[in-house]
Amino acid sequence: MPELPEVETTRRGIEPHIIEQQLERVTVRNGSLRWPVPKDLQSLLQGQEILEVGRRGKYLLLRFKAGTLLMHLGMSGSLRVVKATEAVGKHDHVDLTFVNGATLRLNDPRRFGAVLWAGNDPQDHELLSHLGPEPLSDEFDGEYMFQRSRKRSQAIKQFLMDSRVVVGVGNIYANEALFKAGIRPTKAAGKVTRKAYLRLADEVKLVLEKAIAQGGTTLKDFVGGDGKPGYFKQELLVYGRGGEPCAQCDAVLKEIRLGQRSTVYCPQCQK
DNA sequence: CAGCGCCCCTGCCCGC
DNA sequence: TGCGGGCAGGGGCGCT
Repeated sequence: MPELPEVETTRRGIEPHIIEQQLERVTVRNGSLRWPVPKDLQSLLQGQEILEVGRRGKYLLLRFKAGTLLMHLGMSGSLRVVKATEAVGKHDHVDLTFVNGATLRLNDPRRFGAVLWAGNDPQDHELLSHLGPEPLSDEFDGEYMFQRSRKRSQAIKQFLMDSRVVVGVGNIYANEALFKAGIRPTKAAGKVTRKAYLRLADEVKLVLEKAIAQGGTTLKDFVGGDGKPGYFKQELLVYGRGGEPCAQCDAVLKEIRLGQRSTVYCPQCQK
C-alpha cells in the first residue's frame, strides 16, 4: 500500500491531530515488527510533546524534545488517528495515546513495518544516513541521475528503485515513470542517455505529485478511518496491466520479473 | 563496491 | 469447501 505519496498523505492526515500533543502512553501489543520495537519507548516519551511530524523517503519522523520516533509502514502498514476508546482490531500492533484522547494506531498485517528510536539527529541514523535525495527536491533531476548512473550495468528500473540513488520510488511508480519516459525497464542504467534521464526525472516528479494531490482528496476519509483510498488505480497505464493493450499504441503490454518484482512495459513505446 | 537473491510475514486469489 | 502455490505497493542483509 504505501508508496511515497501515501506516506505523505498519511503524514498530512495525522499531523493536525497529534502536533503539539502530549504523549500519555505507548501500547505495544506486538513488538515483533521488522525489528523489535524498543521496550523503553514509554519511559522515553511519556509526557513529551510532538514538535514535528516529518518524512524522509518512506519513513515518518515524529520529533520530540528527547529524540525522534521513526516509523515505516513496510508493505502493508497504515496509521490512523482514533479515539483512545476505539476497539482494537487485528494487527493493531502499536498505539501512541495522547493526553487529549487521540490515539495514533499502527496496523500492519505483514509486520514489515518498523517503529524505532532515532535520537535527536535522525538523519544520522543508520537507516537514513545513506538515503539519496528526495524525488521532489531540486537536488533530484535528470543530470543527477545521468551522472550517478555512468558505468552502471544494473537495469534502469532497479537503479531507479535504489533508495541510495533516490528515495520513495516504489514498484508502481517506477513502472509508470519509465513508461511515460519511453524507457525500457531492462535497459542498463549506464546506457540511458542524458536526454532520457531528463525526461525520466520529470516524469517521476509528475507522477508522484499527481498521486500526492489525489491522496489529498482522501485525507478526510483516511483520518476518519474508513480505509484505503483506491485513488490512482484507474490512472495507472502499465502497472497491473500486463497482457492488455498499450494506452498509446495498442501493442500488448509485456509483463516480466525484474529483481523479484513485477515489471510491465510496452515493447513498442519503450526502447 | 556493485549486483543479485533471499527473506521477514499475512492475506488473498486462483486452480485443482 | 479445502488446500497448495504464487503473488503483493519494501527494503535490509549476506553472498559472490
